[in-house]
Amino acid sequence: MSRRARTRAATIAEIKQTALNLMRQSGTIDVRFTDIARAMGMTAPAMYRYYADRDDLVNALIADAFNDLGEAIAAARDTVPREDIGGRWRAAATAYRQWANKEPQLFTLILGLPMPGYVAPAGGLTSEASRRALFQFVTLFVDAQRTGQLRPPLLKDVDPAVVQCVQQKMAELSPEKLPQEVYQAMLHAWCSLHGFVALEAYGHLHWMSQEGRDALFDSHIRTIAQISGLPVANWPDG
Amino acid sequence: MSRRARTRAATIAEIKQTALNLMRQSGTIDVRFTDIARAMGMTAPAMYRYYADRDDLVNALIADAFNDLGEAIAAARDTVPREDIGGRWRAAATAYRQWANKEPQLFTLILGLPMPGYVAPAGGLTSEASRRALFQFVTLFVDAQRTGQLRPPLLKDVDPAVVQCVQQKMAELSPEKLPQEVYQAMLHAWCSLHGFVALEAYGHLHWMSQEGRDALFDSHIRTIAQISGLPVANWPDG
DNA sequence: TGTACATCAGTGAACGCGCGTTCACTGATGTAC
DNA sequence: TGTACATCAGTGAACGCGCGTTCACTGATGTAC
Repeated sequence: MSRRARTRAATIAEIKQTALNLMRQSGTIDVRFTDIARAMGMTAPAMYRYYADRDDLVNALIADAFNDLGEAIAAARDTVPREDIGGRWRAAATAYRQWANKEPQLFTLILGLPMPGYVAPAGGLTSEASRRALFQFVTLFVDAQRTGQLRPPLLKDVDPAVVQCVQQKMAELSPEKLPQEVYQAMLHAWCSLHGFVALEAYGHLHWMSQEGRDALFDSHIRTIAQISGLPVANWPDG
Repeated sequence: MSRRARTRAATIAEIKQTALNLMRQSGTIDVRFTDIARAMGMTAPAMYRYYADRDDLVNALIADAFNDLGEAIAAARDTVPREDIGGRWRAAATAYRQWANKEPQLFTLILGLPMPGYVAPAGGLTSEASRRALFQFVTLFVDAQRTGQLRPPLLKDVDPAVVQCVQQKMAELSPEKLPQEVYQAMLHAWCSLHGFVALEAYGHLHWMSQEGRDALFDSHIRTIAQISGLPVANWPDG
């Protein structure tokens, strides 16, 4: 990697980092070339050496956010031994929650109302990143299945349409096969988790104390584990 | 009500309606005085006869949105007879879902990342409206309790901090008392429901077919009812 | 019922501002021979 | 190693645009007597 390429990569990193900082401190999802440039001690036109467009930068931020979230989940999950599926679920869910609380703007950027100008780039970069991020949870269920720790989920009405959709999506990532109900249970789990996390990250649960929210989260993910068939045996009592 | 007051009220209604239409067709949460005025065949300064500020209008829209959502939930719920608690839950949850799908911008306005400039007005108008909206679900549980249809929820770890927070919030709206676990179960129910609804409204479940999403929703709210102690007996099999 | 006055809705011009983006340019960094 | 050229980062000036908001005003609608 040439020297020029290195400084160029560093500048790109700095631009993105500056953009994130501005988002955080403004509390918005908007990001202005002129503000970024000013914060970096540069002029706005210089941005065009690195991004074709303002949208181009936003797309890059979105792709990065998905990668970051995915890595955060995977890293947290993998600090818990492979046998302790319940602990891995807990760790992954907590990472999801913490990431959203730390980066509510990014969270809304990738999992909120999509920006009007935004279209997933042709190469599928973003959708690829998003899949890797969210299907970190899937490997949990696959592991549980593999180690024989997956109980049948508490579902009475498994719908073939749902199963087929998820199965197809999953096939693109892993050849693993799971029992029918599990495909649906994973979606219930993600939706339920996401609801708590989104509401909290946007401050809509802040009429509760921090302790209350922590306890609620603990109970929430425990309940989710129960109904979706994940083991909750060696769970620390909160 | 004088003639002037009537036309004034009509204009205010038209402004808000126009603002909503612009949001819908732009897909954004932004709303510009100049666009509203243009769409109404007026000039921008005329807006200042009705709203002190652009923020003033946004606040009005937020308050209206909460009222609208609350009314939609209550109306749907009350089309089902009082005895059929499970059916009432289903109707209310479906109303929540449909409202979000029809008005994703409004949904994000009231339950997404709060706008930076926004502060709940001093009179507490918005928070009052938001309470009325979301606590439409609470009355479900109160009714279930009153008619003896409320089973104990599937919760093993009820946290006093959570219970106290919710109990206090509820006391402001109704003097009714519920079993400890129920307070917590209501939050689980809302969070889980919200997760599905938000993800779908923002298009993040659109890799599934409409039928798949419908089936998943049905199963989702049924599962929620099960774990939170609401009866699911006479439930139409989806 | 008519008249004099007050209130209100809406206009048009203007101000100040900041944005995205283009363009011709300078100076530094890399490359070929 | 040095020289000639190409590439690239960044600047400063400028364009066009649209926004929120203010202000003095006109004309219509309501009110008091």
